[in-house]
Amino acid sequence: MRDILINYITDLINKNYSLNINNLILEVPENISFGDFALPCFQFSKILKKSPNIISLDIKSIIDNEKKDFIDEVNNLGPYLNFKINKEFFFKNLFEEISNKKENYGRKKSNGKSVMIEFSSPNTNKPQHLGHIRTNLLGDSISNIFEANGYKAIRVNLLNDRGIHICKAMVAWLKFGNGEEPSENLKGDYLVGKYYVLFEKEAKKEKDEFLSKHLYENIFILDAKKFESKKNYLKNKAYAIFGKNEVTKSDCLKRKDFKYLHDIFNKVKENFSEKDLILIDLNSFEKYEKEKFIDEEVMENSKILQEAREMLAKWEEGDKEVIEVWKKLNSWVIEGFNKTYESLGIKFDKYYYESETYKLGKKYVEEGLKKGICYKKDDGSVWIKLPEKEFGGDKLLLRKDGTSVYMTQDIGTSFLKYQDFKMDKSIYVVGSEQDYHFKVLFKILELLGLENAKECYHLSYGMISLPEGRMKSREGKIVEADDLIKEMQEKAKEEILLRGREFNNEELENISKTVGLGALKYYILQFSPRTEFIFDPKASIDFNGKTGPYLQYTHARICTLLNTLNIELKDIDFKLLNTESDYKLLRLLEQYPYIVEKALLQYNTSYITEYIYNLASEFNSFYSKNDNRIKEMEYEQKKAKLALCYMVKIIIKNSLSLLGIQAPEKM
RNA sequence: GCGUCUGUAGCUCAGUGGAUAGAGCAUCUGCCUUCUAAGCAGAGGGUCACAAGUUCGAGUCUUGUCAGACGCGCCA
Repeated sequence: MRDILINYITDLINKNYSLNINNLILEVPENISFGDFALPCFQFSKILKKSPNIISLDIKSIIDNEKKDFIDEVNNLGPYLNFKINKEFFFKNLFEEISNKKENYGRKKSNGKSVMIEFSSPNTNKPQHLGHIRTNLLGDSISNIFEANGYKAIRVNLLNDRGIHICKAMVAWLKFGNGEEPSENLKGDYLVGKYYVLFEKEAKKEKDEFLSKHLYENIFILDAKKFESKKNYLKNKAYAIFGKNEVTKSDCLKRKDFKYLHDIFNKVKENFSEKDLILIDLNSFEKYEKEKFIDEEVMENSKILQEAREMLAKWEEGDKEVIEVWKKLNSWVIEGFNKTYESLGIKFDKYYYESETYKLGKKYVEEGLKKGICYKKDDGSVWIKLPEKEFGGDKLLLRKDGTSVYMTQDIGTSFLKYQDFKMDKSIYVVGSEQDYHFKVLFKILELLGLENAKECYHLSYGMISLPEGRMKSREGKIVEADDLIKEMQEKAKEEILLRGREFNNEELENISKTVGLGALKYYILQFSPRTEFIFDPKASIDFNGKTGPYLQYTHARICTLLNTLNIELKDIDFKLLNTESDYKLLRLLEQYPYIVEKALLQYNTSYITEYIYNLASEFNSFYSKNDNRIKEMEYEQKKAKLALCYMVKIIIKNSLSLLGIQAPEKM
């Protein structure tokens, strides 16, 4: 309908004003009494050099002269020209399209383009948590939205199965595990996670011991001012070491080099008794810098951490025993992950494993060297040249021993992915803490000549925190994905039983799962990706109001209605749809394809969640009106109303499917 | 210190330079003998952090201030 009107107005304007407009803006007025569509005339005022109010009047008079029969009324209201469409035509047009296309309504034909969406990408040392749920759901939903817009979507998961994190779990499992294996009650990812936590506990113990022996309050590295004020106190301590060479915070930061701090630290150590040691100016150092420094000190002195480091080295050397344990634990975790994905209803087209890709990328760096994009420092390390202002300077790509860093491996993986699929676009669904990493990565890919580098996009999402603050896996302040899914589904079952409807056991199980999952998915996807939201367990599990179950319930209601009355929707008299709530629904239904488009342009699922809620809400209002008791209507009237219900049903189902939510027929 | 992002109702969040800034929750008032009450109808609740600027028009764009989150490592 909208297209018909846009074409009509465009032709009219181009003809009468001798223009060549092809991107006409047509809006839907907020106030329904204004009409079905609005033409904001601001868009022409610059070209025509007239005020929008006058243009609006001009166009109105032109249209009045040769008005099409599908337009009932054209009214100008200030700068807006409002159109009232012939409702019978409008309804008929829409019903034909929806009932022909059904589940394909709102889906575009293939555009021959493909897009890769990488999401989830967990570390294989612990079960997935709420943060993973967000990337899982977001990645899957964005894939669906791409598909609806005519793309071929390739869902990819890059498993971080290599590194110190998994070695930590391996050390603890070997030390304390007694060969424990996953069981019915303990999924593989939970089991490995258990040992990872055990490792952290052990490391914490060693850290505390170390810290208790070393008084970290007595040594200061100060900026000049503070140094002056504490001089007396420090006279017999650090001061002696620093002597005239005062070391300041900015010195250290400039070098971005904790090694430098450690060197000083060691110097202090050599010259003073153990008791007096220690670095730290509690005020002038940022908290994280302090922690990082202490962590490194602890690392040097912690047995169990050393063991993990040694294990990583052995893994890299290909030590048979280590590899075997690694394979075993990894396979357990991945098996556990697959169950999580299954319960979320998510599938991947391709898994990449970091253990297989972490060495890639070197050859692209070599090419960069040849092209002069990269350069080698005296110590043998390789760097890429990047503008200081925009990227904060050059970036290391190969260590002096020739090994890859995170960036290098991501470069390699990006090229590999392109070789495998030759996709037009590539989306990375990764948390916003990696904004800088991806900004740099995409620039490097461009410099190194990856074909689709300009079509790479980091879909950055905000961190989820709990009402009591940020989630911390080390402190057990965490919401596990499996637990949350299960909890939602149990709650759904309770709610169903509460209502006393008649379901057999199988139905009960299926519907609980569908509704619980629907609640979770809708809850997470209603936020814009960027938003860092606070996860409130109480609100998330509420099934009333703007929630997944409300939408599913609306769908089930319509299904019951259609099934109970069971009338063939043929030869419908659309003149009979003439109430305000009929029109309101019509307007919403018409918008659906444009919403799907908008969601893609902004990579934002909240346009979809917002839209379905509005549609369902409008329908429930329609449904509850006393004069709208469809059952009691005359046959023709009933048929027309059911046709409207049918359209709503299809669109609720289609739009929910974009979010990965199923629409049950009963609940 | 430098960089990125965020600041909208009591809480949690939507909001494409455009018409009177919205929703859910919470609070209060009504509505089930009826096609599913997981529902509907209604009320109250706002200095869109603050200040200036851009223009026909700013919650939306620019700059500054304040507050918060994240990032800035030869970790991934």
